[in-house]
Order: sequence, then structure tokens, then C-alpha cells
Amino acid sequence: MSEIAVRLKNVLAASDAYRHTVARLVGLGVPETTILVHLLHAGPRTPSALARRVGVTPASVTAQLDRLELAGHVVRRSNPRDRRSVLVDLTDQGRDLAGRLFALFDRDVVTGIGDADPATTAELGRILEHLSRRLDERARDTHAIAADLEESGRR
Amino acid sequence: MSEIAVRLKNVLAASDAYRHTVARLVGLGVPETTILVHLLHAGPRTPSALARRVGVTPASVTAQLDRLELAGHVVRRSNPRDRRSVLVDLTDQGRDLAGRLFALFDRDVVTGIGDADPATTAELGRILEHLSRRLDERARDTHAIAADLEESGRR
DNA sequence: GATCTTTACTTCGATCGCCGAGATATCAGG
DNA sequence: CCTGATATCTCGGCGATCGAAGTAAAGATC
Repeated sequence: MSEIAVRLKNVLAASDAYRHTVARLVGLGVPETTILVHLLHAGPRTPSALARRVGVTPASVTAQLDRLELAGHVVRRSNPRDRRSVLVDLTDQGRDLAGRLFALFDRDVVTGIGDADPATTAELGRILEHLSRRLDERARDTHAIAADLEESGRR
Repeated sequence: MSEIAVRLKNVLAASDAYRHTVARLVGLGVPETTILVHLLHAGPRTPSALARRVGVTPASVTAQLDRLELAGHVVRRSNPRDRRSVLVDLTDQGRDLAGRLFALFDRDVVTGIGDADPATTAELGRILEHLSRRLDERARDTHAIAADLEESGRR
């Protein structure tokens, strides 16, 4: 099934360039746009949750949130459940921007998919769902990945 | 069809974290690993071609190639067809590393996909092919994207 | 309920990567 | 030739990221 992996790799590479272009247009970095759209779909989140999501350190997220807050896209509110942490939420302006960013992406994805029949599209959705979960859990298990890289070296 | 876009967005976010983890394990940056695997599948390429692929400026690619060359993963050979340019190729060591990086990704993708029937898988491949082409051409057309972002603002 | 560990965020200092502009060399066309 | 376009590299400067340390609060243990 290595064909799928190659094609998916190409999609990832194309998406990198795509997100890069879009981020520059709105004057933000790629991680910042990722945060905005994630907040749009997931609702208020803590900085540490965002750090795990974006795959950078909490220190970087602090800086990114500073920039986003300065630009008026997000606000930091205190978390009533846990006073150690902070809840980051979109402002109206940030919600508008995030909505436009996602709408743009969505249109291009629909165009890129073209005229696939509903059954295939549904299957595609199921596969993507599994895939994101798999990659997500793998990304956190550094030891397992290191072991697998080792093993493939010995084969 | 916005469901697919959401799922794909999740795959992209997960892939970011995944590639980040893998790159750190082998002591390289994410762009460098992207270059390695691309060279593995596409064969020798010029720095400018790699810059378009990775979505950074040629100046950055020069630095990335310096690092990769220093680590013994790639070599710069003169291009017999065009003496202005350079052909970047994998060394045996680089080819081995690139192969392991892709094999790791491939296994996780296969695991993530699970048991889809062959017909669906083939269709999925076709869709991904279209999608990467679409995103790729869009990423280069800054003006069109800017216009679309504007338009969605007025709607 | 006092202590200890863990978790959450931030700040700081330092490093690293990326970009833009300029320089050099080569190609292609008139 | 001469001009304009292309390909790469160098350099300077800015900005982002990281690791480590600091503060604060929640949770666990006895």
C-alpha cells in the first residue's frame, strides 16, 4: 500500500506550501493560523493543549499567543476550574479571520477532491479520521518511534 | 463536504507533530527530512526545485543543503546540462536514512488506514493525487488566494 | 492539614533558521 | 556581443524557538 503513503506525503508537502502562503498573506506564522482554526473548531483551550496540538514547546506557544493577543485575535481568560491555567478564546475579530481561513481551505479541498461518489468520500473521511488519531498518538511516543527507526536500520 | 476538510486539517496537524518528533530524533529539521525523502522518490534535483517543493526561499535551501552535506546525507554535483545550477543527490548514507524515514511513515499510514478494500484504496489514491495538485498550484498563486480571502470577507 | 510531587504558564538568555538584497556566473535570444 | 533572465551563494539582520529556571496552584500521601 505504499502508493497511498507517497500520495499522502505529496499532499502534506503541498499543504505546507499552501499554509505558508496563506499565513504570510494575513501577516501571521503558520503555527498562529493553526491555533486560530483549532480554536474555532475546538472552542477555548489552554496553552498547554495548544502546544501539544501544534507540536511546539509551551514557551513558544506563550510567544505565539502574545502575538495573537496583540493583534486582537484572541484573549486569555482565567480558568475558573484551575487557577494555574489559562483559557484562550477567540475574539470576534479572531473568529472572523479563522472562519475565512478555514473557508478558503475547505473550498480548495472540495475542489481538489472533485467528483468522488458519496460512498468513497465517506470512506475517505473514515480513513482520515483513523489516520490522524494514529499519527497523533505516535507523535507523542518518542521511544516507540526511535525503536522502530532502529529496527528498520537492522533489517 | 466540509467534514473532509476538518478531518484533513486534523491529519495535517497530527503530521506536523509527527514529523517534528521524527526530525528531532535523527538530529535534523523538518524541512531537511522533507528534502531527503523527496530526493529518494524524485531523484536528483536542483536547489531551486527543492525550494519550490518545500515552500521556502532558495537562500534557506542553501543553508539546509549545507547542513545535509556536512552530515554526509547529500552531495552537490555539477549539472552537465546547465552549469549555473547544481544537482543535489543522496549519498548511500542519505539514501538509507531517507528510506528508513519513509518506511516508518509508510507503516504508520498503513496502520492508520486499516482494512480498506482495494477498490476504495485505489479511488483514495486518485483523490489524493488530485488534491495535492490542487493545493500545489494554489500555493503558488498568491494573488488568487488573496482575492478569495478578500471575497469571503465581504460575504 | 502539612508536605511533596506534579502540572501549568511565563520569563529570560542564547541559539538557530529564515528572509531580502546583493554578488557572481551562466544561459538564451536578438 | 549585449541584454535580460535564471541559478546559486553570501551576508546582515530580524524573529522564532528552545531549554532552564521561576512562580503558582492543584492533587496525592500520610
